[in-house]
Amino acid sequence: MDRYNFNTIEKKWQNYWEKNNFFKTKPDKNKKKFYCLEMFPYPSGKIHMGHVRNYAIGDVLARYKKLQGFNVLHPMGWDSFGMPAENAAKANNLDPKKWTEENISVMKNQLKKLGLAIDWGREISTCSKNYYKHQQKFFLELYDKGLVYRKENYVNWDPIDQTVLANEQVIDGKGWRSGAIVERKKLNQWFFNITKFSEKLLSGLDRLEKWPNKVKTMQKNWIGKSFGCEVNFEIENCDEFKKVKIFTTRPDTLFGCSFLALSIDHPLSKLFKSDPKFNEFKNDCAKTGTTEEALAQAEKLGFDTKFFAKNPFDEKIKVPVFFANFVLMDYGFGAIFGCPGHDQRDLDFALKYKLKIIPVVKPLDHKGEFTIKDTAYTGPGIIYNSKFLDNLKVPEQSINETIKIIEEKKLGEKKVNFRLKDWGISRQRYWGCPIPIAYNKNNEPIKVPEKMLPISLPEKINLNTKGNPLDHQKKWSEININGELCKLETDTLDTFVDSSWYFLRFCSPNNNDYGFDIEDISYWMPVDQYIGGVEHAILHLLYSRFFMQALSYQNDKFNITEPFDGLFTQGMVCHETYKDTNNNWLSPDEVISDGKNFLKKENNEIVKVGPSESMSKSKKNTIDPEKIIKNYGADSVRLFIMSDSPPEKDIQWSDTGMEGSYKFLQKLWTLHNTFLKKINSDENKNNEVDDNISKFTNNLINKITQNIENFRYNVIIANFYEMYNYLFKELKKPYNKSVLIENYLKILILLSPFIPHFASECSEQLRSLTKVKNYDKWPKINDKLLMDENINLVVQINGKKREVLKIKQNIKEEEVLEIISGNDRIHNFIKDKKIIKKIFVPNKIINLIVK
RNA sequence: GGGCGAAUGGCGGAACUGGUAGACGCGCACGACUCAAAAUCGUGUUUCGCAAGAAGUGAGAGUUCGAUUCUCUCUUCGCCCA
Repeated sequence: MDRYNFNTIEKKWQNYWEKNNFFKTKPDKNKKKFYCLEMFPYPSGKIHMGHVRNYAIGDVLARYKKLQGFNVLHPMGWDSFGMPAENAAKANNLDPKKWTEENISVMKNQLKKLGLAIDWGREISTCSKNYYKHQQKFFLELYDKGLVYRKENYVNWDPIDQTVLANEQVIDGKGWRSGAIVERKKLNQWFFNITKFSEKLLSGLDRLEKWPNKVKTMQKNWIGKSFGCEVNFEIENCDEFKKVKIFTTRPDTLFGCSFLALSIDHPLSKLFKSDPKFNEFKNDCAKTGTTEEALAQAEKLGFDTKFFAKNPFDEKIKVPVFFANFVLMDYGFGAIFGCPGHDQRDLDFALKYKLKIIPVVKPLDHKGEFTIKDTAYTGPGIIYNSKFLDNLKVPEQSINETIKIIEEKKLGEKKVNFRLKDWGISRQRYWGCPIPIAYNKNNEPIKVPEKMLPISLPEKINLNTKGNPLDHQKKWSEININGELCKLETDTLDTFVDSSWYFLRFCSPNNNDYGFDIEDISYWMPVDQYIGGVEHAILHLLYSRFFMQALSYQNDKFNITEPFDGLFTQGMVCHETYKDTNNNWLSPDEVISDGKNFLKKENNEIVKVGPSESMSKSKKNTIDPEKIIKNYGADSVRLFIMSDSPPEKDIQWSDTGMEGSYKFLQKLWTLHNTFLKKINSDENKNNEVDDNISKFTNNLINKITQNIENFRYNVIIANFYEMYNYLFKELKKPYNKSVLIENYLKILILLSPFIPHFASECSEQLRSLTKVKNYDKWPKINDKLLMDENINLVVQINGKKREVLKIKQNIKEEEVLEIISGNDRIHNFIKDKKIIKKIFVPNKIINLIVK
């Protein structure tokens, strides 16, 4: 008996699927559709284990749904714009397009070796004109709807590289490449008006029943709806600005107010335009980053305006007005009131500028005087020191009651505020989708007419420029619109825009006129199951939801508001980290174990073993999928990556585990050959044991169906091991031939979503031997066979298990008691004792309480 | 600091709505085959105990005939936000 040769068999089936267009899909109104989508990869060079896990999980589902008779759409494409290409091209003097296309071809080959059930006919790439020309149309469509605008906003500016940095590229306040201290700089940027849909994006989450709660909470927090109110403060000694409007979520602490803090961009700042000290202060503020975290950690800085504001509740109380670095124009009205007693940030500020600290909330059980020293009190309690607000309970009464009073006195009104900010989509980068906007002589933005689209990226240009390479493409940027010479926008679109609608494009990849065909998407959309890493929980998944809102806005024909009906977030693939004595990272290939320690292969030096972390190139703790596929085959990798951990949790890469999966496949092969032999030799008589295997198979179908539906793939692999253990023994008994064949075919179908090449091969061999017709339906469960006549009934004495009775189903309590009375073991526990109580759960348990 | 989640043998992990804790795998031990090793196969493997039995799902309480599962408090870890 030969060993299972994965090399030839996997190649054979991959060719077969490709030649027969096995996974090609068309809309078919007579069939129920299932749209299965995994996040498309960035073509960085080679696939990594994270991809293997992601696509293996999706592939199981796609194949399973296909077997269940669904019309399955399972496409693949490339998120191919983005900085890595530009950086790699810069470093090695290459063309980003060529670099990207080569990577795509390598990775496509690698993905094909995994044997994924993908309709490659729908392949898309976001950096191709074919894709981004539609994106430019969408941009203009959104522009016409008033959902795109341009404004000055703060960015992280790297003064050496002359470029904008994303928040993630700012490490400890410095640029990740240049090491320069990052500045806060105002730049004209394009924005999508995502905040227009804040409420809809928030309430829509409630209807996403097949999304993990974790992701929904994260989005909820990100959108950050807060109830509060706006309050008007009168300024005493300022003629130009008599009133300042502030937003607060804690109006109940208004009597604790000891200052107002304004953003440096507040309209009032105009009064200080030519004040050198104010401009100096502004420069200091620019050194703080733009993230909320950076602002929270930065030292609190203030600039005294010498103005005084009157407390709206009591005009006799006057507080100083400051500009402060921790107030942003984006939040509320760019102005807040400071209550040092009950907000740590305000307290830090007050201590620095020696402002009053007036506590107005004290804990309920607090007796005597309540003082605040260096920690603000933010807990529940009761209002005091606050005249007519005194004795209100914090927070359940105080906030709402105070808002009522404020509204009655016409000092302000209740207001809902969102934390979500508009989406800045401008990137000062070459390798992205050009924005279809040009500027005329007066520097006014003008839409590029649709018939002039696409605005193509210039190719083979010099990338080693300061700032955005497109700024240096004079010829390219000149465009004649309606007889007027204009200059193209040189910023490109954030790559998150590319991935916000790609799932629509998969439905109509070849439509030349528009990004999608409304008939196609009304059949295929929404995506029934989306699978990806949890790291996109907010950005990508929120932006995609926004895009659907934006497209359906003012458009009755487009009525998809949620792109992803079901969402599954898979865990990461982890591996131990290794360092040599000089603290250099070592890859697993450079390290060998002697059983106790890990040694460097080169020189047998002892290696420091670090914790297991998500695989990353920088820590060198990666395993190359290509090598693994070469050594063990695709089915084995798929098996392993699904066996060791639940898909939503992180998985530890383990060489022994990988080997184990490979060995299991070999065992299954042996079992397969035993089957064939048995089918050749056994008689066709009916046997008493025939029912055994049918019951077993039926039970297995039941378990695996339920486990697939719930993504418990690791348990399914365990079910397969159990199946092996059972069949290995069972096959030693005589069986009716046709019963064996019938059951084995079903089992092979169960295996096929997980190890498709292996199962297809076995199935083909079995069919050619038995002349059974093609069998490609997910097997149905026979309820009659599901229940066993005999069940285990647990006997407990005082809640402790004492005996397990193997008895017939549905036996009544009296009969069970009779059986028990004859059981010596149980008798030992109840003799000399009285039975006080009996709990009987049919077919499960009987519990006797004795004294 | 806030939110969410997790904690089960040497390890990864099972246990449907409260009803046999430790499925399945890895590792380990012993045995078979072998001159030997690898591979393969068999047996065992929560802890204590010769056994009967007892204890046991991060710690402590509670509800219950019965809790890995429900409630409260705490500890540790992870993720997200600050």
